[in-house]
Amino acid sequence: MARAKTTLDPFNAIAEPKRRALIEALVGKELTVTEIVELMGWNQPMVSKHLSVLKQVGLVSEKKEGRYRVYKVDADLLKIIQNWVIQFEPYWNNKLDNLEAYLNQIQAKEVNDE
Amino acid sequence: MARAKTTLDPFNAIAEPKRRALIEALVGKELTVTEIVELMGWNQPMVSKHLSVLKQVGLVSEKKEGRYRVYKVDADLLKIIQNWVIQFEPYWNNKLDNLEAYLNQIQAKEVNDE
DNA sequence: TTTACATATTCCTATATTGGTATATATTTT
DNA sequence: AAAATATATACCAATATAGGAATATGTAAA
Repeated sequence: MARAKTTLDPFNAIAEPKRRALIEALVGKELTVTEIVELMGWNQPMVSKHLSVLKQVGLVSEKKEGRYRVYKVDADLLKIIQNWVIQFEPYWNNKLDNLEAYLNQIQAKEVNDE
Repeated sequence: MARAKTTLDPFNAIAEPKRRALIEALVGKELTVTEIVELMGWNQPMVSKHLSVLKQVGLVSEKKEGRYRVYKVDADLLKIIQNWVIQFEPYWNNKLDNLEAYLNQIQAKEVNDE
């Protein structure tokens, strides 16, 4: 046997950097696909496909408006992630208090990669 | 171009259900590979390989002890996930307060899948 | 110094996944 | 009705997986 299908749960949905970027860009707003295309600088099918994954998972929802589709983030599902991660809080050492530096590093790398 | 390498960041490391299970099983403990094999009921290379990914990411560390390798969880990196997710907390609606039910469902499904 | 044990690694296969291009499907405007 | 616009989908290529089996490597015990 081989890999199992993955993307259709919240953990995998946010594992993709572009999908995280989409969520960041879209949260608290309502944007059409074209607006997202312009904002992100990605091609249209790429945007539609990632949105489709996010929609299937439930992290995003869509509203038809004429020939437009207006997308928005449904952030609630992120509670599932939060819920999983937070159970390990008792085990966090404060050793990694250069976390700030680490995070910046990560972010810099992600920006370069795309 | 095609896919980019994924597993080597915390988001992708925990996207794999087996790796989440490993972290859950191993947190706050120190276990050898064989103990993990018995505990999880997976074959030994599978355990070693998933541990290897977690180790490369930094979510797990290992200590040689004779012919054994003792593994433990380094939970700090999970702060990165927490840090990302928590920025969306202001957007959580309490609409999804059947989250408990949802979570149980997810968990039941995961157990079945493996 | 063999033999047994613990673990990692290599090799292979099947499949999922991202990305790109071209095309189909609405819907609106002219 | 035709053209234009907005979006989704189908198709294709490249590659990264996860999983399994066999093997290599390292260490201890006999």
